[in-house]
Amino acid sequence: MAEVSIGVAAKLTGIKVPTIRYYEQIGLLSGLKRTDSNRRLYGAADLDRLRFIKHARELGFELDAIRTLLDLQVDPEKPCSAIDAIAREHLADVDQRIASLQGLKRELRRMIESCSRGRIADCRIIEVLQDHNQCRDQRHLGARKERGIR
Amino acid sequence: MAEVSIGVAAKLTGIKVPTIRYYEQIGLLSGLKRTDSNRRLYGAADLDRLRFIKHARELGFELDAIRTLLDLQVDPEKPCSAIDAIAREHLADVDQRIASLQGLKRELRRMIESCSRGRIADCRIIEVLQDHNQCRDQRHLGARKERGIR
DNA sequence: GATACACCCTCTAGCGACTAGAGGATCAAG
DNA sequence: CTTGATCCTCTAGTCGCTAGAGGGTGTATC
Repeated sequence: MAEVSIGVAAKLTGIKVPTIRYYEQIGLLSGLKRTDSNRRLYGAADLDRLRFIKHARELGFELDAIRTLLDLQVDPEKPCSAIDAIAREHLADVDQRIASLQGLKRELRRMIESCSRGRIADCRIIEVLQDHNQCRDQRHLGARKERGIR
Repeated sequence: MAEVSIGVAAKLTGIKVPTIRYYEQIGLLSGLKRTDSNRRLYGAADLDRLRFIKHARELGFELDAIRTLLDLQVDPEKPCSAIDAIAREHLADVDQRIASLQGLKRELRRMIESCSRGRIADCRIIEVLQDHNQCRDQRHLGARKERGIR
């Protein structure tokens, strides 16, 4: 049996059924077969593609980058510099995010540690949140958007 | 002049005009005055509230948590343990995210470093993405959702 | 008084990467 | 022949905004 249903594909790849359908909808999968009763069929190549997507998502690549990575693979004779560039860019992004989260963490810890657990009126956490000037490390302004990593 | 327009409020707080309107829409601001011609007016207390929201967002608190923090402040005589708990929970969350991003970073670096920059057919980056078993650190499976931090 | 232009209003839709649910068809087992 | 699992499509919701349409208002200048 070369081809499997979407439910089996989900079990084999670890991607949820609706997510697989979503990937198809946005064009990450194409040319899928269907049964006579219109059910999707996944062959070995489709499963490989799904596993590739899943692993890249786990490593934090955005679907758009993954789409590019998949497209680049159609011609294996070309140099892989474009792939390298995407990965490096992503690494730089991850680095940035770690740095800004660490800034945040320092500030949060300082804030929590200075709280004497009394009345809200005296709460240092509220005070700090009210007044940015109480932050020793003003850099947390530079915190950046994070998303898409499960 | 005790009250200012939304544009001035935006300049004073550093929050964009549509974002301020959005905060009002989701109920973070209430009881705002309006001019005869229906324009919003922001008093000192409103500006303070906006600054509180902004700073909490910069520190990565979600709007829902901020709503709770704002609600808790209406009774300053109560103990601040609930506030403390929200902050600690958030800190734990930030910690988790840092850890999983660091796992990702290790894996990405290893992947990039092993690429010999030849043909796509030989690209180690693609290979690693195709096969999770090539990851030394299997923990990147535990990567978690990140979002909402500018 | 007309005009220009900045600012304001409401309402709707879009982003990314899914997730949830309605309402219905089909399949395999008992 | 019925039950229950699985499948289909379609729509809408999540979060925290952002962008745009289409219009009203406020102020300064001519």
